[in-house]
Parts: sequence; C-alpha cells; structure tokens
Amino acid sequence: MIDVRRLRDDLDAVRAALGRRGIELDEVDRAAALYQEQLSLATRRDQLRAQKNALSKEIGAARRAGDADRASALTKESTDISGELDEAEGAAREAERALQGLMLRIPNLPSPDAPDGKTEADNPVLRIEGFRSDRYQPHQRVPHWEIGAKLGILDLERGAKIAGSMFPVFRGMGATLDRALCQLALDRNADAFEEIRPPTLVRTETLQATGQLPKFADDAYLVERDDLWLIPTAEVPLTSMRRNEIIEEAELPLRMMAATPCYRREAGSAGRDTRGLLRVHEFDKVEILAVTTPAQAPALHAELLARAEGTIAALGLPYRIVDISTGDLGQSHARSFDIEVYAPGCDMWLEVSSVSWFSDYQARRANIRYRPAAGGSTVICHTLNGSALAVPRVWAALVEQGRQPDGTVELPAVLGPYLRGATTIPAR
RNA sequence: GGAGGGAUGCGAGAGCGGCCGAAUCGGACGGUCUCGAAAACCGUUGUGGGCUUUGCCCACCGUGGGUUCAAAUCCCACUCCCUCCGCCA
Repeated sequence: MIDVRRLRDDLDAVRAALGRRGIELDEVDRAAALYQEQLSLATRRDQLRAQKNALSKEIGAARRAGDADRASALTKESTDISGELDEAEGAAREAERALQGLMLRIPNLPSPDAPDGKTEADNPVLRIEGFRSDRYQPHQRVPHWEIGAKLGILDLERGAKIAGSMFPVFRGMGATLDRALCQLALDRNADAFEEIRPPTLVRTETLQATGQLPKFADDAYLVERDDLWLIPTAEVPLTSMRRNEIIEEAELPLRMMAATPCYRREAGSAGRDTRGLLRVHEFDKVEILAVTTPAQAPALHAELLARAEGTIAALGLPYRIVDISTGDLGQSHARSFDIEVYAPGCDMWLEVSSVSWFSDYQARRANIRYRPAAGGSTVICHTLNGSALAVPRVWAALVEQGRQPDGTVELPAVLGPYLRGATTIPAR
C-alpha cells in the first residue's frame, strides 16, 4: 500500500498520480478524511490513557505507602474515566480498521516514467525483435493445439477429464519441453539469483502482502478446510520470505528465483483467449525477484528485463517489448514491461513475461525494511520481479514457430542439453 | 491425530499483577588507559506513532481478544517451535 501520511501531507500529488490510472478517486478522498479522523481519535484515546496510567501509578504508590483511603479514592477516579476510555478506544480501533481496509484497496502510484494511457491499446511498443510478417510459411500457420494433438505432446481432452478445461496435460516430449524450459531459465539466472523452492500453498497474510488480497480473491484458489491459498505466481511466497524483517543495507539487493506451478482461476476471463495453452488454470513458471533499496531499484528493473528478454532471444523467438501504460498497470505496479512473443500458428502476440517494479507498495504491505548503512531509522524496501519464463505460451510459440513442412517440430539447439539431445519432435 | 513443554530486546536469559520498556551475561558501538593493540574500567545500544518537538505522551515482552484502577505476569483463542506416541511419501 501507499504511505498513509501522504494522504495528509501530499494529497494533491497522490490524487494526480492515481488519476493517471483513470480510476475513481472517491476512495482516496474517503481514506484521507478517515485518516484525519483516525488521528484525532487516536490522540484523544492516548490522552485518556495517559491520565489513566498516571492514576494507576499513583494507586500503586499509595498502596505501597499504606494509604488505603487515598488508594480507593484514586481507584474511583480511575474507574470514572473507564467508560470514556472504552468508547475512545473502540472509536479509534474502528477508524483504524476501516482505514486499513481502504488502504489495502488503493492501488500503487504509477511511476512518473510510466506512459499515460487508458487501456491496453495505449501501451507503447518499445521494440520489436526478429519479427517479419512475410517470413511465415503456410506450414507454420497451424495453431499449437492442433500440432500438439497430432504429435501426441499435448492432451487437452484428457486434461479436461482429469481436472476440467484449461488444465492441460503435456505428454512425452511435450512434458520434457515443459521441464526443459524451466531448467533453461533457472540455469541462465543462476549466476546471480538464489534458487528457492517455496511452498505453493500459502496463508492469507502472504497473499495480502503482494496485493492479490483483498481485492482479487476471486482469482485465486482457496483450500477452505485449511485456509490456504494456491499461489498464482512464485512472486507471492518469494516476496514474503522476508516479511516483517529488517535487512542490513549491505545485504541488498536480495535476488531470488523459483520455478513453481502457478494456479489461476481466471474468473471473469471466460471465453477470452482460452484456446489451447493461451490461458490455463495451472502452469509452470520461473520467477526472478529482487528486494532493493529505492536507489537500487531502477538498475534492477533494467536487469530483470534484460534477463527475461535474453532467454526469449536465446530461444530464437520473435518478440516485442511493451511499456505498460497507466490505465493498464496492475494495482501493485509502479512501472511494468511486458515481453510478448509472436506465435504464427494462432497469429497472436502472447504475453510471456511481465517485469515490474512495485516501488515500496508491496514491501510496506509485507513490512520489509532495511537499516541504512549510514545509520538512522529503518526504510521500507523496494520490490521488483519478473517472469524469467512462463512455460505454456513459450511452449506454444516454440511449437508453432518450429513446425516443419513435414509436420514435425524443430526446437532451438539451446534446448538440446535439456531434451536428452533430441531437438526434433517427430511425427507419430 | 493424541499427550506434554515453550515463545521476552542483536544473542543467551531473568521477571510470573503496580517501583518493568524490562535484571544479568554476552555482542556491537563510543570513551579512559596504551606508541598501538589486548585486558580492565566507564558509557551508549529495540520498533513504530502522535504532539504545543532542546521535551512530552501513546503502543509494542509470538498474534488477537478478555479480566483488573493497573498485565510481560491471570484467563480464552490462534500461530509457530521443541519432546514423546501414532500414522505416513
């Protein structure tokens, strides 16, 4: 969440920044008013507590001195304040809760560098690499779900039988390719990122820290009996690794990566881009993440993007980099770049990576701070993360790109070591 | 799943209704001593919030409630850790 104090000290700037997202601002105004109210309620409560504390201290002193009369007179005085105190405490608590509830729903302020825009259509394309629309042959114009079924590497029907639609089954080389892509992405980042194997079921607080709750509860799977949520991305457990911790500045930046399954209910996206592997409920992804000082954040953002891009480029896929405009930015994001690969079979640009800078929005929710080397009070960290590689859409693009006139699929040589040396998916 | 024990500051650990935001030891930092260092001695050393900001006030002893004039201390619930039994990849 954003810093509440800015609602008091800097409200116009907050409104202007959030206005760029094109959202209604009455929630912000309500929060600002509630904050003022909460402050004065808390002040009143604290004054009453101070009175009561002083009286209690005197009662103790009087009893020790053996002055029972004075003690009981003071006790009566103290009891008389109780009602007023209870009321003040209740009012302050209620205001705090209401404020907290609102604050958790207010999105992050976009970075000044993020381009203005209302929707996805306004996102500027920064670069296009390796794409030529006239380069594609008819044999590449077959969608991956058809190729996959024909070659026996993707079995959507049986996935539906087992778990429902949008739960794909990969088979044979299709399954190996899934694993190979994860392994490639991990290996390419192992020089600088600690590999983590986190839990993929997490507590409510964990999901709240990254911003998925309370607003987007419908998008996540919940195991009600144990009150655990299935993670929609490894960003969730990785960010919470250091929740409620104070990190020494010398330790920063923290760099972590994890390959995990990701679970998404995709509520509200019914029928939209749902064919084949375009949108699935469960998929594998390698995530890279950094926890930094504010000053380190821009360099890390550039590095995460370069690393994600490097892997896509190494796979020989045509891709473009999109700068997410303010209207399309996720609620927690301050600035975000997407990498989209071109899939000739379905003739679409598929989002395969989103590399985002969250400023202090997540770190404040997660209460991740650092102690400056120069001394002084603790500072909220910044968090950044990106998909190093999201499997299904890359899988789809590779299969469509690599389709040969004879119907077999040729995969890039860089995957050879991960595919037991065989980069051709044969016809059956 | 059953039985029991525990959670206190940077670490160890005392406190088990008021004089406790917290003894003591250790660590770290500063100082005295020394050519310098060690030792010894002295001092400092948690976080967050508010205000009428050389200061005052509030909160925090795993988390959330409760009892009481007063809670680290008593009661309830939860979380986590440890030991034993059971089950199990």
